[in-house]
Amino acid sequence: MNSYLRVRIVAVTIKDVAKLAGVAPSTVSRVIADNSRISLETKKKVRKAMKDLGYHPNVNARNLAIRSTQAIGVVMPSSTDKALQNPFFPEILRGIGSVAHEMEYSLYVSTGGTEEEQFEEVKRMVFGNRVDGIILLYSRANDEVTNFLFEKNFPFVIVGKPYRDENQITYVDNDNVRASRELTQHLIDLGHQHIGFIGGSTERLVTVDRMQGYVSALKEAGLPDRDEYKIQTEFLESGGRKAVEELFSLDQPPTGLVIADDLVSLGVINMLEQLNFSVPEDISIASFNNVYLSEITRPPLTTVDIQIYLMGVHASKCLIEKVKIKDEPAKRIIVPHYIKYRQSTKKIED
Amino acid sequence: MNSYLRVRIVAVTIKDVAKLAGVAPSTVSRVIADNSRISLETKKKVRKAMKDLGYHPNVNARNLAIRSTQAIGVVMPSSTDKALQNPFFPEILRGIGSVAHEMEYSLYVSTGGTEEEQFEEVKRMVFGNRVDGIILLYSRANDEVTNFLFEKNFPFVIVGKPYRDENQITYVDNDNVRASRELTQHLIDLGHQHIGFIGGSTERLVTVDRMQGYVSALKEAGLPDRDEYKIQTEFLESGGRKAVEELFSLDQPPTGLVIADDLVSLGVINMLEQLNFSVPEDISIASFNNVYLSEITRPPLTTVDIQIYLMGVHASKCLIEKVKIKDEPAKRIIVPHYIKYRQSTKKIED
DNA sequence: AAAGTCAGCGCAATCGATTGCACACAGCGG
DNA sequence: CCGCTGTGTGCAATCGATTGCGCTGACTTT
Repeated sequence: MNSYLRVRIVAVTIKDVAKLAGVAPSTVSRVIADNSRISLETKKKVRKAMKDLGYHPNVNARNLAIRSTQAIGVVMPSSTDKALQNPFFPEILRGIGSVAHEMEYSLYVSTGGTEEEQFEEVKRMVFGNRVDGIILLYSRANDEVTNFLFEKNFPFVIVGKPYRDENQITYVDNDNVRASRELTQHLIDLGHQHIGFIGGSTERLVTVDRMQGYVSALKEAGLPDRDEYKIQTEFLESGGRKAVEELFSLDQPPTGLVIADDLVSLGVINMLEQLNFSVPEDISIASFNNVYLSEITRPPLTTVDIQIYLMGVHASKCLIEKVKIKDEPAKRIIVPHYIKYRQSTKKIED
Repeated sequence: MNSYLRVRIVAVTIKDVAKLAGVAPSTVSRVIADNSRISLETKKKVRKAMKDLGYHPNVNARNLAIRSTQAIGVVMPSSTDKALQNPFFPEILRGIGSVAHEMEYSLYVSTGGTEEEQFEEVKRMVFGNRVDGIILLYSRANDEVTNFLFEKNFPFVIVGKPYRDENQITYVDNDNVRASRELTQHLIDLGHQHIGFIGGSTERLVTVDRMQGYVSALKEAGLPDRDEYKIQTEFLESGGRKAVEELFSLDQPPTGLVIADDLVSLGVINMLEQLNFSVPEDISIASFNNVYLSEITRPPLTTVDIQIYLMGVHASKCLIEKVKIKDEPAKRIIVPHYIKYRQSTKKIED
């Protein structure tokens, strides 16, 4: 096939449609908007013309005129670490995308490199009028982007918990404290008395919540809250490995572990195996997210299903509402979680 | 903080800048474009005005005028299955995004639900003038989207191999045939004589290539190419499970397995364990992608590193080139792979 | 000194929509 | 038969940029 034969895209504008239909461009525009002032007859005529010409409105022109874009921005966390490889992201994107698509919005994503680049991208989105609103897929302390959006009063929603002005920022989150408490409680119910916690950086608010839930479950059960049982590590880079090794060379190593992310669990299980512990025989592990792989790994993980897809759906809906109604009050959506019991946890034998 | 105190975004336009700088809007525009016809002095004056006013060009207006958008569309595969949870996607997005960001392009992603919705989204992107070019993150046979883009002569690149007109479509791929041959060869070198293959649907071209490489390695080594050693399954849904069970109830079950995706390997390893086979003692497994988790799983996987990030980078670069130079000839970029030897493969003991 | 050159900038059309307002025409009551 | 109300459309300004072309004035050239 000769490439010269391929059709060049030639713009068919509202004027062409108008001409063919024998009306004014403004009428065509009103037909597109399904304005009630246009007679049904005219509408039909115009619609036929649009179809015949294969007309598609030019979004740029449209957006310029109405000073909006039908697009929402999605900001991923800074990709300096491996965190981005977490299936959490495609999954939540899918949720966001499904609603967006339904409402005829498009997705603008920023995969930001460093935090600065991220900030730049956000500014480009906002100032350049590229998006109507923004969804933040992370929540970290003292986040510049949050500050910026908040101060500019630009519509945005956070997936996770905002680090400030909780009441004035719309966000979608799980009840991580409770989820973590329940998960820890589950281990306690299984007879575990020595339970450790592995989470990411305390900069990330989700870590804080999950740690808090863990601690509160221990307290409720009258178990000691030992600092040496808590590890903070981002995805088990070398430091994390050492921390785990230390944890298990304590005089009383834990028999149960609450871990803030399924992916980290994988790594921990692997490490433990090398240290000659096996899961769940020697040690029980419970974590968070319930992504697809938690189900197919060995052993399948007991984990909190936080309904990632649903979080995306809500975030998307909230944002679009906020965009449409400028004064929509801030909302807090707590997506229910449930524990998926699998084989990584086990009754302790004594 | 009272929300009324927060600053409303008020557009500062090119005219405002012009007024402040005491020049015409056209001059400001030329300063933005760094046009050589404007004196350095004027440029400085204008730039100062821009800074003072906090000016950011309105992309919609700009795009309307120059009939372009500084955005590229990314189309994910249809999300009807779990495939989207593959870390492959965030990773390649990261690659694409890094170049895009550098070149000041934005990313428009479509997470398409069904294939139809996907197609719709693409049409919206193209006809609505939302993007300058499109990257397809999949390659399936008889793909409507590919046909559409090809016929419209709209700039696009495929990650993977196009199902048609290979010479006229720019694509970024690995040499999957060779990679698979090498991987299979590795198992053969380790003494394996009975090697199975597990891949996804043959609709996906990558499966076809990897299967072909596997077969050719067998032939080269003078080993039989047995149909009952080949399984096609999408991410181990129930059918896949049965297939694997059958595979291992053959009179001569394989001692080695080439698997088209690390994530599938995980599932297979888990299944095998339930069937009382252990990896790599009883059976060696080698697969593809080398995502982060292949390194932390147990056992760590011998896998082909296909350099996902790099593929994204190339795809992005190629597309942007193509967008800038309409007649850029089609290119084929083969990203080198290398085998990452880990513990899921092992010399056979006899 | 007249004419030509060119650097530096502005005018105004243009991109493809939206929308407030004006206008035409029909049907109606008085 | 005259004005009035309303319905259905069109005119033209507007959104915020880009860009071809033309104008001005300083500097060369002959």
